[in-house]
Amino acid sequence: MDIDSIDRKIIDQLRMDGRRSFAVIGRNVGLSEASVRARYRRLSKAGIVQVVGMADAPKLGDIEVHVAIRVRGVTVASVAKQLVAIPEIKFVASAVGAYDLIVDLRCESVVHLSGILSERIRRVNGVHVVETLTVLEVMKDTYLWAGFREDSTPYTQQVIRRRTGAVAR
Amino acid sequence: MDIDSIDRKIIDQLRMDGRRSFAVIGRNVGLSEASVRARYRRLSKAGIVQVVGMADAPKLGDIEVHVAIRVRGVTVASVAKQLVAIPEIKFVASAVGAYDLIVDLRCESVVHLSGILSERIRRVNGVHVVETLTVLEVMKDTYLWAGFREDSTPYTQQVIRRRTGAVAR
DNA sequence: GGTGAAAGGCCCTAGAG
DNA sequence: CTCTAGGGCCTTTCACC
Repeated sequence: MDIDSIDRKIIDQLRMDGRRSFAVIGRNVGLSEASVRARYRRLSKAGIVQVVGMADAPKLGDIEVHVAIRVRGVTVASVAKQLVAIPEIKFVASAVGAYDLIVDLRCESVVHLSGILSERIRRVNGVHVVETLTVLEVMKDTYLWAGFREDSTPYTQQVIRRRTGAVAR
Repeated sequence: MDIDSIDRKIIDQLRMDGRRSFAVIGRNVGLSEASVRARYRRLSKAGIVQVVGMADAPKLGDIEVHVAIRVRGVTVASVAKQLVAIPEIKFVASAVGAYDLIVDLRCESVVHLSGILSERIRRVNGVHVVETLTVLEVMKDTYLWAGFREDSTPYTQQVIRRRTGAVAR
């Protein structure tokens, strides 16, 4: 699937603010609202972007754990497939490095966490080493920064535009 | 800051679909649209939720790296403070486990990645051990699942409501 | 904290280039 | 893939509880 520079601009806008309207995004990237929506649908269906609400687990009283797993004897994909099915696991990716799989999970309590680790993850055939890091405090969790590309149209501009009714371009 | 069960329901709705309208969320949680918006603003300003577009790095041709860092000689907070300032780093959290800090970063190329690792992260005073995992393929990255709470009003219901014009409740 | 009303903007589909 | 047009829904702000 091809992703052009306009697609990337749309993604950047959504990284900065997932609720920004397609009309505003269209103005910022120089496309009509309908086209932005069509592109978003395409990107969304392809699994390239998704707009989600992200919650700070510790602030909510939840427990977030980042797990690194080393696989032995079976394929990484077969282990991943079983982990994906566990609802508390929100992120699964294969990796190169000291471990083969990166898994993030979120749950209600240490009891719940313990159960998932010992009764679900460690029991998956092929899971050899499990390294667990429990999140204490999130210092930064942001997609606000658009990458190496410039944010030529900051959010404030959107607000000004609305207040004054002025229309650029 | 207090977070009640309605706040959690609102967060759950946004986890499932970050672009869901406040009007629909209000219907689903049994509150007026204005109230949902007010609660969202409060949660958002407190840094408890943020709605963002998430992009699949490998599919975009970007490189995503998950890093675990062990700190020695200085406080974890002082190291975190310096890492937070690096724009390519999108996630920083303190942790308990074999490492003290969890850092996720995203960049354009291996050259770019290498520069950040060797010239920025490793040069931070107190950074002792750096364990790097490069994401190959994302198998799951979802906040679709609302947690241990039930999703009593699936997205399809929203669609049906719109198509038929019927209004529940 | 919560609601409801009015004005304006946005969302979404359809149809055509 | 892009745009325009339109009806309906949503957002925003306000005054008020």
